Amino acid sequence: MATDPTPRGRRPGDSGTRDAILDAARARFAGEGFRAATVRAIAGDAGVDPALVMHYFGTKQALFVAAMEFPLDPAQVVPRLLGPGVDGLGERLVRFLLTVIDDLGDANPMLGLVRSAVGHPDAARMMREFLGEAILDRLAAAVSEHTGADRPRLRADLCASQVVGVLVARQILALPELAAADRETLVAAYGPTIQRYLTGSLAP
Amino acid sequence: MATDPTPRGRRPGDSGTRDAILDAARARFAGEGFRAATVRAIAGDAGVDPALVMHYFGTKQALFVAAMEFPLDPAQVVPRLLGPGVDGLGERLVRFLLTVIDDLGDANPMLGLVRSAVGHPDAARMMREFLGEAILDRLAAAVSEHTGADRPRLRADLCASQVVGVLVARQILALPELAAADRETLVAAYGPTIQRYLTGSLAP
DNA sequence: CAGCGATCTCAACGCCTGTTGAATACGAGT
DNA sequence: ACTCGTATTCAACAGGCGTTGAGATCGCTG
Repeated sequence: MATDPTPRGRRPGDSGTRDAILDAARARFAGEGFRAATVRAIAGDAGVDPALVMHYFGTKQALFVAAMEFPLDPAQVVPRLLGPGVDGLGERLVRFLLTVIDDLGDANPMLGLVRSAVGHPDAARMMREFLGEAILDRLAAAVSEHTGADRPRLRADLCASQVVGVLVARQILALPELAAADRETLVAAYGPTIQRYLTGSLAP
Repeated sequence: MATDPTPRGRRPGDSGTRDAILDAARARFAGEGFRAATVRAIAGDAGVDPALVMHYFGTKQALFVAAMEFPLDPAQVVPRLLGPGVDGLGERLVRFLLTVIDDLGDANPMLGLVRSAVGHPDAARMMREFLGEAILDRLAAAVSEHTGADRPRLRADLCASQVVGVLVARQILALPELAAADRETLVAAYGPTIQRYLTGSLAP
């Protein structure tokens, strides 16, 4: 009747352990950021020894990079949002973002990146480069081609600042009326802001 | 010729040690957030033994609270911004914020709070409560009194989301064109956004 | 000048961290 | 059936953390 200490070797069958670790890592990084999320906690969530995490990913850093891989390809998303033209682009972008936030829930890589970037320079650089090359430059180029607006990259940066602000104020700080507002209310509030940043006049 | 190990007891004269510790703490918390900023590093910056920090403040938490005390009284700032009336309020608010950011530099409690709120629920609650009671409720009440606009607190939350976004995107992520833009460019870009959030129409 | 309280350092504690190396168990290929 | 690579755990490491208690030195008050 001895409670057997979990046996040492391999498990029978196809255990999706690697994916379990990745899921747990995504959730922990998104919920606590790089520093506060411990390898031990992630391993615990995945029902696994910490050493197994290192066996699969080598270091905590590498696990972070693997877990934060973005589930959507910006090279497809940006053109799709711009498909119907530049009219209503702001609202489409905001609605898309809010939908993605709701769908991803706990394991949102955007949250993981923001939470980690703050207080971890490497993650900040990682996020700045990903945001910049994959999204903002693309968005800037596309919009400037459609409208010939001036300072396209500044416009994209302005959008990013509002998007990051929504993420932090709503998902992390949980400002009450912002967290409670339903999606279309926020689309109506933020849509015109983004639209103006992208295509409106920035002079006083 | 023995290099004397720093003597143990009290130093002669009026050593502003307590303030040195507070300054170092502000800078470290603002630069790295609560978790990553260590008591040992703060003590090192202040040229002091870590135990002295505990002697003055008891715990790291208490040191954080003491260091993040806001150097400006919102009860004075909000009325001053609203003094000239509600016209141009957005631009005044943005200009004021950017000036404060520049003035505070390294030791900005706002940065410390944001960096800590992310990844430390206690700090998030602290910031939500301070922001809410001291600033947003006040701002909401004042604007709604001037204009009778609907949903005043949601409007204030929208402003907060853009302000936090500027802080994160510009000061932490350092998005290139945003970090490089001069103050009046940003006033022209963000001013109308804040103005609309506060006094404009939020319906589509 | 005696004593007291404030200021300051030292050395150590217990804990948690990422990471490592060895040991074991299984599945697949020959 | 043997072997090899992969999956998995265990036990331990070195280092960093916040915090503690004891001791040393100074300034102020009587």
